[in-house]
Amino acid sequence: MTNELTKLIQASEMLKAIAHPIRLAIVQLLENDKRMSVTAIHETLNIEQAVASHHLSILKNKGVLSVDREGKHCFYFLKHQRLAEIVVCVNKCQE
Amino acid sequence: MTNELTKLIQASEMLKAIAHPIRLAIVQLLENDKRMSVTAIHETLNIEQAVASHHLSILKNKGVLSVDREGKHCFYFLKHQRLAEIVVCVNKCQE
DNA sequence: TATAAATATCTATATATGTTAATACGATAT
DNA sequence: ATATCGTATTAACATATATAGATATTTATA
Repeated sequence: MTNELTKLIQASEMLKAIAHPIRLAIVQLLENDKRMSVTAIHETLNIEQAVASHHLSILKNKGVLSVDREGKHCFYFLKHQRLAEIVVCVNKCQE
Repeated sequence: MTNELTKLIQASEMLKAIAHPIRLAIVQLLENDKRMSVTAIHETLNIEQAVASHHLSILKNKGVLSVDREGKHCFYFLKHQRLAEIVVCVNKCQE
């Protein structure tokens, strides 16, 4: 497998992680260096706790988010602030 | 269904369209206002014609690409140049 | 009109992803 | 220690997507 192909696959994996309504909403929520707990996210977005946790773990595994645990709480945040730009960009492209 | 949710779904559909190695490669190929025929694309990327055509139609249907037919040839191009920025952005985010 | 070139579509199979609900785990406080 | 809160995992099922090969459609030209 060529290097170029590997890069394409990795990039598409990351995009695929973001390409979901709930996960897109999560990324938007975490713009500007915000950090939020699972509870805060599931309450803000009005989704089940298990659903939030599930999508957060997908975003974490695909390198979109990172976590810090503080006691009972897990605070998620964007690994690369730049990723929020993707959301802005794709929003501008909707006619 | 709320307006916000509809926007999220549309945005994620567009991202999902791009989130595939071959389709990402196609978008990269069409940066800077380039226009390419199906044949040129499948030869450049070393993929079957049917595969190229298939992915091009996905990108067209999801609003990523447009087509102009000129005689026998169909020339595809980015509907929003801005979309190429997404590729640049996601590439920069790979550690 | 017959043929070739360019592109699109279809079918079938495999694989991946999403959804929901239930349950388990880990940390804290009582 | 046990009850509770916050979070993660699992299982079961439905749906969507990818892949490959064969074939159809459209257009141009001999």
